[in-house]
Amino acid sequence: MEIYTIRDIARKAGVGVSTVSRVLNGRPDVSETTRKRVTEVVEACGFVQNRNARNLKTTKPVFAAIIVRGRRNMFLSDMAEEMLHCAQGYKTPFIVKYIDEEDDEFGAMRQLWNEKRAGGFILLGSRIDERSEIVASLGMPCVFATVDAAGSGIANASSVCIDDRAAAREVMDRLLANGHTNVAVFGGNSEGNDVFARRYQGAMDSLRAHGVDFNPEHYVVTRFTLTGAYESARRFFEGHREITAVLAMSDTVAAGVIRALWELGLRVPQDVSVTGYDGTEMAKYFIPAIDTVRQPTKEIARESVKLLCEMLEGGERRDVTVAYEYVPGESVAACRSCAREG
Amino acid sequence: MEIYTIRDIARKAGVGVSTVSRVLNGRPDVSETTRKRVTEVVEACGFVQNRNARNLKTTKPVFAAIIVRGRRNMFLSDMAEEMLHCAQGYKTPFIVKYIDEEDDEFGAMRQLWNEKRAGGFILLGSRIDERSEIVASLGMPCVFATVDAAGSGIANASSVCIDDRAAAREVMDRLLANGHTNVAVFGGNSEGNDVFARRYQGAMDSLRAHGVDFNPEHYVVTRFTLTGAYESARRFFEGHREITAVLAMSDTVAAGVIRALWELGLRVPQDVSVTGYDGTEMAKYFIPAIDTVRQPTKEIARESVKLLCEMLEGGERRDVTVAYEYVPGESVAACRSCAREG
DNA sequence: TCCGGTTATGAAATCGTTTCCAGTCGGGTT
DNA sequence: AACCCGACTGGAAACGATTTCATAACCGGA
Repeated sequence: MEIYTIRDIARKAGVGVSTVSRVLNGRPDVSETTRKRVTEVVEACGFVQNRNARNLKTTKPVFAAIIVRGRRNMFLSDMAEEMLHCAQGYKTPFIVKYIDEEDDEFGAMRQLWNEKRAGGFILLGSRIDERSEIVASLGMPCVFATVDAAGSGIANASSVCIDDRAAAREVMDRLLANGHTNVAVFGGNSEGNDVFARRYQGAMDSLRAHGVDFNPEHYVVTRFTLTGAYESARRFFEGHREITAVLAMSDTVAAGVIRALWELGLRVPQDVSVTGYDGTEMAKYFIPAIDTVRQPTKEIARESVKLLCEMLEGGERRDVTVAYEYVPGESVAACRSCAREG
Repeated sequence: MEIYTIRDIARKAGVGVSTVSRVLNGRPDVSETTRKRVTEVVEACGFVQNRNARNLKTTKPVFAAIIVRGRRNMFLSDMAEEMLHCAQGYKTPFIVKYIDEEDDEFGAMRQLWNEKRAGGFILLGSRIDERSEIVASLGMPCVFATVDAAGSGIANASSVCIDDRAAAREVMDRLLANGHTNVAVFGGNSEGNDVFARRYQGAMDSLRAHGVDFNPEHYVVTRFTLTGAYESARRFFEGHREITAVLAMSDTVAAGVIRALWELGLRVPQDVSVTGYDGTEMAKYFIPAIDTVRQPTKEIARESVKLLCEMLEGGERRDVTVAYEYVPGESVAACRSCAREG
């Protein structure tokens, strides 16, 4: 395949390069005849601009980037999609940047800044830990979505999230109300992950309020994939048949756990109750449908975009809490064995 | 945040720009002391290269791109991951480019070519239709993964896939062997999509061979999401209670269908049998586990990469067929009502 | 006829890198 | 002492676009 530059096009069309550039960018100050001639040549050659050169030269005024950590996470990529949609209502252009789970958002932010002059960021799938001070040092407006930045002390970061602690507490309350006192919690490593930590605390709040003890051994750290959850659950339940309910920190994990229980001959919800988290499609269509906490995607997206645009115009940081919703499914039932006992 | 260029770094370190460049790119011909001094300044400033400028200048020799159409499709993104892994064994560097379902791969290919000199492509989630002649016109080595390019006449395109027609036929054979004669097929729009068309033909082959009629009304076109499949199924089964088995063209679709049936009071597999396609995690962990056709991800990935590298070195186009595998699940059982009849 | 004011156009500078090329500086050979 | 060679280094020319600025052409009005 031939490789054309704007100069080739200019030569073929018998005009100057600047004219071609003007045509390509839809500038008004080109005569109709010239425009047509250039357009024809461009089409004929299948010419496309070299983005590298373009971006190098055009230091765009300011725009915002949504950084999604983990492209396989449906919950996050749906959210990003929604944000893009909301962003249409603002004059600031938004773009989405997917990065891998392993690599860090700060490099990506820096990159986006000096390649394209990104002036603000929405962080999805991020967490707040010691490394977050980098966000502060960058000094650019940021919004943490689904993460609470209220106590972080980062001056340039807003956040929007549900009250994870209260949500987890409500979930546990419901399990307790169903008579479950032997509950296992399946989550991620909560050290250095404020989100998991908050949910854990919520669950503990509930247990404490009801005077129920929690054996730390019943907190299971798992990968957030079906296979990971399944394997963790198989291993865990080998030696923990006393458990009658599982609070999982994502719908995917809940699904994996349910399958594992099923294979062990334990029915959900008859023998064991299981709850999920996030409110994904998966929870709705799994059999049994999974009781879950819906994080209002649309609202979080809308608020995140709004908050970032506010800050870009000089507004102060703010933390917004949106309402979560407990979505009943078919995976929680009264505890039989407990009833017998009691 | 300050914005640094390589020139700033050079000035601060008291060296020339070319030296900084050499350090940044790990060239050997820099004295250790200089290297250290430059590195220090770079770290201190948090300097990152401007990729635009870099790519603009460095016309890399040749490398290959994997174009994935649809970033939400787990099956495809897993495959891409696997390809990247296989590619490490070759000297050609590979990169992955995700594009949206709506937009076309040809623009992306052109873009990648003249921005980065991509010399070859693997197309994932593509299909072969009239627009594919663009692939031919580009004239660069391409590999269609999970799509058969054998009869396409595109001189520069190899392909690797399972025998979709035979696979679909086997699935239908198994359903028939279980006594199901009233089968519905849930798939995508097969006009202009060779993959769906091939699977459809396979299913028809089987029916024909067994002398079973197929009512074209029983081919249901659906979106390939849980919600889409669920809704299609709800709608379809309102008026089609005679159906005792569903052949779905993806695991996701199968899951949505199973849920819909369940809500209509039809048990899988007792009342209706359902089969999926692809062999994803989902199929394995759904309840009931879904009978499916496993497309050997690793092998397809490995062959695709191999084929592309072959072509890059001047080899001829080839079409490779890899073995599929029918993975039994828990979603197919003998047809009760049919048994009663027969 | 001359002039101010559009309108359309091209030449040239610029963006931040890489890389070629030429040059400096020691130190070992003749 | 003259020479060469190797290891380092810096200057400057690209890369392919955009954008500023200057110029040419044209038009209507005085």
